[in-house]
Amino acid sequence: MNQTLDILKRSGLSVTEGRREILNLFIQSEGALAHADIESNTKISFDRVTVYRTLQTFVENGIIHQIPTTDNTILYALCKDKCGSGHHHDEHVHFICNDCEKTICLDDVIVPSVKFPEGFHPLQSAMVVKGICSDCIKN
Amino acid sequence: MNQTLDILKRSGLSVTEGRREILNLFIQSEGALAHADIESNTKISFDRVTVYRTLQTFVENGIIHQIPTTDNTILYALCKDKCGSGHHHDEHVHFICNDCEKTICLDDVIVPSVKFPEGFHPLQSAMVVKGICSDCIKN
DNA sequence: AACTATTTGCAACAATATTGCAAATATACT
DNA sequence: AGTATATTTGCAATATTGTTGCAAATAGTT
Repeated sequence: MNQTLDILKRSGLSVTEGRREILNLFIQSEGALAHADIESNTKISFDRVTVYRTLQTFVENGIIHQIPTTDNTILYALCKDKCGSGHHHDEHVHFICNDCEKTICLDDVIVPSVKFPEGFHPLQSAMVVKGICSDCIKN
Repeated sequence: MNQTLDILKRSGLSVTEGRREILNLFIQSEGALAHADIESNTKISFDRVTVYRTLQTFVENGIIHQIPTTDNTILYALCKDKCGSGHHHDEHVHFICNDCEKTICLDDVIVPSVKFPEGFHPLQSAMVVKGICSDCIKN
């Protein structure tokens, strides 16, 4: 069984063409994707609304996760197998390359824990780092 | 001389009513503010465009800094004195309370450095943590 | 007080996001 | 396989958010 189908079935989602194609896009893509990236992808020509709803469904089912940005977009990236419905475990560092502008999940770089002031109880952490990625540093 | 005026003058900005009021709002506010927070503030009734431009000017002059979010908004918070024009030094952790929904700059909690894979050259880091803040934990 | 540079507000526009509802499609069942 | 049921999709309308040009208003300067 192919990976896309597998992921959808495991989440108990009905398998539709839109979900298959959008999920495929994530699997094939190296970096994170914004809503606009998906919409402008020529292979896919679904309604904007469908894309919004599909992304939302995927987030809710732990298939993709959101990456915070400061430019009024949300980036989405595939979760690794540990994420389940409603329980994200994306405590890895996200790297945004200033050069190629890709956003890469550094799955092996775990967000370090920090010491908080008295009374603060952390639940989830996100870390986003800007810089030059390993591909662009070569040029 | 009052603090608001002082900050504006030090940045070489002309002192207008809009800038004074918006800057005041940041000084008086505990947490970070979104554009919508400022616009919906009853005391302030400037044009949307003015608010956008004022925020942009403040960011460019190191008066406020942006905080990344995953909900299609940008949050803004006052910079501490170390920030200068074009040179932000906001490597502190931002805390978003799930309860009161305030975003708080933990100025004393510095974003820890992490070890990156070969070839990745980090330049700026941001860390956003969700949880329960010290005010809400009491209730 | 008058001049100059900057800032503001308006208007128009562009891009992004959300909702209700009918038609289309997927899954479950026989 | 064919049918019933539940889910998903696309369309239309609408709301929200962000941008640009330009004339009027305002701040800083002499």
